[in-house]
Amino acid sequence: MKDRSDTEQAEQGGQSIFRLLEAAHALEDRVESTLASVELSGPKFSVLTALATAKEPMTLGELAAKLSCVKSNMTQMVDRLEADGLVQRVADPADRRLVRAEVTPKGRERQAAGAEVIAALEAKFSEAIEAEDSLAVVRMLRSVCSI
Amino acid sequence: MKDRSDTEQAEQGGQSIFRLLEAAHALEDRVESTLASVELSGPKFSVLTALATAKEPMTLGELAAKLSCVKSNMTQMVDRLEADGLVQRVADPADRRLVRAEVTPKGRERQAAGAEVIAALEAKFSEAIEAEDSLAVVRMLRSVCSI
DNA sequence: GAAGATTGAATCCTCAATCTTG
DNA sequence: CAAGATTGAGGATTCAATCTTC
Repeated sequence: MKDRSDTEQAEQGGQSIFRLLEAAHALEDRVESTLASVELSGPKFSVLTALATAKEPMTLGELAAKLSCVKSNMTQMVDRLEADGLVQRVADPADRRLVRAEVTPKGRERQAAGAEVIAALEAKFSEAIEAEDSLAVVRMLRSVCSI
Repeated sequence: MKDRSDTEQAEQGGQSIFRLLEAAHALEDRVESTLASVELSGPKFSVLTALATAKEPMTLGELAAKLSCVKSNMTQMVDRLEADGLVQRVADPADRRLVRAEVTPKGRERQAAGAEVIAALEAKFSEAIEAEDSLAVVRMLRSVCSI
């Protein structure tokens, strides 16, 4: 009948926003630990996936835009990926301001391994949640963006 | 009929996990910017709230446990809160290993201001989302924890 | 000057190692 | 030796300032 203690209710105010955020963090942790099994972090997997599915090496600015982060973040992210040997910076001959990131063969393998474990998690996830509940979440997402 | 482009579908795989995480991040950003109006960050507000609702100054270890993070995180968090003048470290006379954090009057005011703007956001949020959708999210949270 | 990338400093977080006190 | 806190190092992120190239 009561899953959360009375003290918890009193202290956190039972606010749905924070409950939601807490749930999301739990899911995120799950994704992180899943990817850790193939020596990847969530953000690194995202970058690798963007790069692996793009036909041409992408500009750091394009990557930042695609992943909704600031450019300086991508500079450092690519530094780390390059240190891992998963990505390589290539200069653009046409416009020397541009720096493109190219997936290395090792990076491509790593991304594929990540995609595999994530697909498995996704399958378990879809199985566990009710179909209608999934739709509810999509509706909520829209609400959040509009308030 | 299509909200997300075909390229997006292809590249991100339309995975519900990532859609969910994306939604959560949007909500989190909203919380952050709301708290920023009273010069607070999400994590700082959480610590201040824990401290303000506790009767006695809490140990850093207790705080870390309550907020589900590692102890070293709390050491640094309290460093920053102390620098802001919102919290003060107090020594425990009984056990000298313990360091307790005490909310200052300024910290208490700040927390109250944060609680106010968050309550307003919470109200808008509850209004915007369908009641059933909220329940769906809670069910999903349980699922996530069990997979 | 404006666009692209980088650097430096800050927050928030983790882990492993260390100090201090019990 | 246990327990509590801290320190040091690093990942991921932001912002403001800077450098290079157009």
